[in-house]
Amino acid sequence: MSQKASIKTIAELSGVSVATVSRIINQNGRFSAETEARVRKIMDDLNYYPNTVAKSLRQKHSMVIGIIVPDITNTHFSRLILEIENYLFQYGYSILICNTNEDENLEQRHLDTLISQRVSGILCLTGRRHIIPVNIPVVYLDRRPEGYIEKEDYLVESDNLMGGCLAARSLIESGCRSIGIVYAPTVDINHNMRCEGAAQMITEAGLVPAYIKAQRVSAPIATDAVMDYFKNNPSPDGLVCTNDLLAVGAFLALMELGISVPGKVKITGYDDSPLAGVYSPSLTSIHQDAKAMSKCAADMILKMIDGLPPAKSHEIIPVRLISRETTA
Amino acid sequence: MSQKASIKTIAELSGVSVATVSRIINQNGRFSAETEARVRKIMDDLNYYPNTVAKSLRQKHSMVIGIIVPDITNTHFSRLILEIENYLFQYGYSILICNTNEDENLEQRHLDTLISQRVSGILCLTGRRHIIPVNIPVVYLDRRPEGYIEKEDYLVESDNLMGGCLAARSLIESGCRSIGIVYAPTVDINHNMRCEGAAQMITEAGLVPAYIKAQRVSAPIATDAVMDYFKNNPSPDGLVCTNDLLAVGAFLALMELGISVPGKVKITGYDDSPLAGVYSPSLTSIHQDAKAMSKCAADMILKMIDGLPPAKSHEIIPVRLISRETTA
DNA sequence: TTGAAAGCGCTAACAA
DNA sequence: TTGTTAGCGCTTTCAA
Repeated sequence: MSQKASIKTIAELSGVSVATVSRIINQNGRFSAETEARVRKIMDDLNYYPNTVAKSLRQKHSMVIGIIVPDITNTHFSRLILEIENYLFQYGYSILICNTNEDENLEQRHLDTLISQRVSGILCLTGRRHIIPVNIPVVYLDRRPEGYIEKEDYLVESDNLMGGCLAARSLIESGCRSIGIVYAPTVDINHNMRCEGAAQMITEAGLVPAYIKAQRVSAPIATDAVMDYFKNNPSPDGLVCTNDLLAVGAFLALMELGISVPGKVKITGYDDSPLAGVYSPSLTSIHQDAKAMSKCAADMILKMIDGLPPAKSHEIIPVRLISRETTA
Repeated sequence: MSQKASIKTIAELSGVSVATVSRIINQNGRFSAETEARVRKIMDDLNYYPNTVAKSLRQKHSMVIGIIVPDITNTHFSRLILEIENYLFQYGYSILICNTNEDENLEQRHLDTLISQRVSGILCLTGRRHIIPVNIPVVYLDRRPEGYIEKEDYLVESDNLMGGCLAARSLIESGCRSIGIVYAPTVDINHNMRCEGAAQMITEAGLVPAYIKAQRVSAPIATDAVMDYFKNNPSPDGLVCTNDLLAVGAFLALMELGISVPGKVKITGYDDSPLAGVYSPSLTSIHQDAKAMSKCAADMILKMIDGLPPAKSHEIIPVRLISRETTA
């Protein structure tokens, strides 16, 4: 570690007390312009960097926010994190990243580390609820945690129900009369909501949804599932898929079967992932407002850190449909 | 903040000195089994979490590694970061993420923050070289920084030259005799290396590379550039693209022009991004070994933190070609 | 095997 | 406007 100069060094060299140097660093007033100039000069000369660790210890909070996330490699999460990081940096906060790989054990160890680090707050995107034995604010983001308690827990989520509705509605409006929902079992409960939203909308239109289940969230596995379904059932003319990967898998199946998209069958995806816009055909998808979600969660935790109650403990951020070729 | 119990509380309640508690926490020996049992019980009862901040202050390093990265949303970077985080967590290190959005100014501010936080080490993936006025180890990863000094700076990079070669060679081997290189100006110097590698290989084969320049790294813009090129020049029969996005853009252009891929023209991308495997046609691409790169960089910085010189100051990680439909 | 005590670099009363 | 000083929670010598 390194960094010879401390506030004491600076104080001695500039002939003032450490208190004065501290006041200057933090712009707390009660020092003269001349003193400031002299002290600043010394700080520059010595390449002085205030020691945040000492400051944190003294002030009892660290200006660090911990983010617990399943997998930063998933663009949905990295988009959220990017926005949070950018936004919180303006307030002087840094971001500690913890990937859990959906592993409960690892998640707990990460959590313990965050507590030991005395982070100012924790943002949890894993869908797991945590009982923190100390007074660190926690905000859940994106995934509503299992065992979530309304009013007591703090949660920002995307309107997955609405997303499912929008997707199904777009199919119905473009004339589909027989709609399948392509989904896969996953710890991500949001997929369920999307299914539910779609099913609601389909039912409201007087139609009956078909369920096409892939064993995992994976394109090739979705391909198999859809292929299988189309071979053994009357063909749907529209498919709502609970994310873009499944949608691509479905498309690949139809291509294999020689069924034209969007001619015979229309498809919607979810997430508006990077591939949606460049796929061929381009993918109609539900776009989640990562920026709004992030800002909302960040503001919430900022409030809580300041000891104030957030305006609302539960926010649901709207989504929108991006129409592209697969539903043209 | 929060956490009532300190080492002192524990000491008092268990009737030993803080020194003993500290020794127990850190398993430094010099305490009896009975004492340990008693102390541990109290720690459990009080939900005691050792304060890492105080420890860092005292020991003068923080068990935190800062990562400076252009944009975590880019899968290439998030893959690296995921691996680094997983790997370093085993050694007790946490990861502080700083996104620069390729903004030099923001990068500098992030750097200052990291220094103030007294991070144990810095991993820099932005391609910018930093003079750190304090003794914090820096390892450059992925992008060789501008002004890089061999032997003096520490660098782990991917073999982009080799990647360019492999891509071009695969085209040549599948019979292409007229190869275009699709590229775009970017701060990412790796793109240049890929071009160079491809050009070398093409030249060695006695052919002459054509250069097709997109104004930015973007699929639609690449589409325009390629469309334009094909309209005004004799058609190449192979395209090496410096990343997958450009490759997809190129493909879209050819489709528009009614030129079959891989029938008339074969295409290679770079990065083996998530879309490569699921695109239709699937994209032949160069796969970078994120895991090896990350491990190598992490080991390097771990060594440096321990005050030891890494085995080598410069590592170049091999890449491999993933053959898919666009070169079938 | 244990304890006393100094000190890491900083902030914030309190006093001047 | 400035200085003195007591800690924040921990590790680590040194002594017992």
